[in-house]
Amino acid sequence: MKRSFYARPVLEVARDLIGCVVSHDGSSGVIVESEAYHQTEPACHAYVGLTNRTRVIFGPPGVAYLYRSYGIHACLNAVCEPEGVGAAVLIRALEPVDGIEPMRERRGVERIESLCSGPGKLTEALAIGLELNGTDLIQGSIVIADRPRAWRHVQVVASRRIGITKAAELPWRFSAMGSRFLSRPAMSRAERLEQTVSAR
DNA sequence: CATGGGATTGACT
DNA sequence: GTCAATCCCATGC
Repeated sequence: MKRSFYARPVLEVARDLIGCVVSHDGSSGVIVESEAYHQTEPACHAYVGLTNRTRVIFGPPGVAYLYRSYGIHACLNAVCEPEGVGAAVLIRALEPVDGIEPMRERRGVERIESLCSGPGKLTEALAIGLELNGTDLIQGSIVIADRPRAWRHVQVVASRRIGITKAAELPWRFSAMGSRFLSRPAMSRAERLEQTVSAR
């Protein structure tokens, strides 16, 4: 992926990353779920402005932003938009492709649908740790490659972001339609029912 | 320097 | 469905 890919509006990048391939340490997977975050909305870490923690998010695009979640998990983001703008895409789920046995060993689970179906799970499966915060996605150890042929025309669904309390209404989560490898379905049963009702 | 709150997960009822 | 684990960081005194 070229750096110009990440220098665009974060919503476009989040959508376009669906179907792309993340690789690290001999394992790889197709991105099936992502979320956009932008300094102008309070769910984004960069909302508080430039601090030691958010320095990377305001930096050049195409760099990894990794943070520790709930004291336990590392979460992987791709920094987007021009330098000086705080925006990033959280990678939330992968469909495992290569190096699946090492993923099973690192995760301690067998079921392939459970290896990378969440932001904390996929970093564990790919051995991506906080020490990679600030490293380059263009020429660093984490690589994100363009969509393989089979994923060229993937259908992408937009829905609400998960696990946040602020700006929760924004439809800034993107998922590959029909994927079995999501952290959660694009629409809950209740939301589907509600949509059916309101469509009448 | 003390405090409070998570962009989560897995175990348990 | 509930809940604890666990630590980093921003904020406020």
